[in-house]
Amino acid sequence: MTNRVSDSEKIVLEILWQESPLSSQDVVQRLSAHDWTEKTVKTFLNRLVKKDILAFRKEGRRYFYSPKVERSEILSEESDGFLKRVFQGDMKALLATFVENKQLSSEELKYLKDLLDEEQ
Amino acid sequence: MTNRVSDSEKIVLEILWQESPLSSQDVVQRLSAHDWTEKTVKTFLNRLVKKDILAFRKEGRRYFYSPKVERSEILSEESDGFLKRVFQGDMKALLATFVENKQLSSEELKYLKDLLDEEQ
DNA sequence: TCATTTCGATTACAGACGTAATCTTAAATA
DNA sequence: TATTTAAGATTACGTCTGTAATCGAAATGA
Repeated sequence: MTNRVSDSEKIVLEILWQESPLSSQDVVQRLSAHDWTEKTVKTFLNRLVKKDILAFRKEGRRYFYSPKVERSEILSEESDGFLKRVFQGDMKALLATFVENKQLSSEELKYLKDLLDEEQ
Repeated sequence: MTNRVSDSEKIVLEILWQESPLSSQDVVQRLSAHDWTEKTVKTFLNRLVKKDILAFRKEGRRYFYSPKVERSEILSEESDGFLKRVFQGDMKALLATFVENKQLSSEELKYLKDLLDEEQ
């Protein structure tokens, strides 16, 4: 039921899913590609803490942040929301749109077929 | 490039994709399940016109609205955005999440397999 | 013709979000 | 110890969204 994560926040979270705990500095540094100022990144860290998505441990005056939720959990939630919002829960329509639109590579096709076979 | 459509606006649009042109009254009536006031629905119609997603034809003082964009176009755009935003464009990850998480019915599985076969 | 109804247009307003700048205070340094 | 720095906290502010209420004009009814 937790409050959800915005797009920008998710980009920050992504960093911490890759590696944590990290100081805000670390996160800022790993996000240097996005041209956000340090202030902006810190705002997102702060909001994620408020939303109870990140935990932190103090060390001196620095905070070291770690995710409190699994990446897969967020992805599932988002996927579910997307399916409902955009496709009214019509899974076949969603899959068709992705498959038809995205020109899957043959590798992706094979991967997906295997996945489906496993699903029995 | 067109300006994007919010979730609520999409619900309204959905009605007009099913049938158009429709007067605002018609739309309101078809949305009676959502407990929006007439005012709210009209706000969405108005915003959709401003965003150049809906066209209208005047008849007396009534407007009759029609979509200016195809449903499939919006769905593709949204799907594409979702893939990029949430899965960083990783199609395999996206499909895996949907397939693993959503417990596809055997019908859906078959549908998807056929779809994949067509993709050659 | 004058009042009332009923359109669409305009305005409202709070919360989320993107994007920071400023404030406070504790730590580091001179 | 006094000063400077730097971390997080707080505040800012415009846009978008959800959710309407009000306004102005045109149509309709009395």
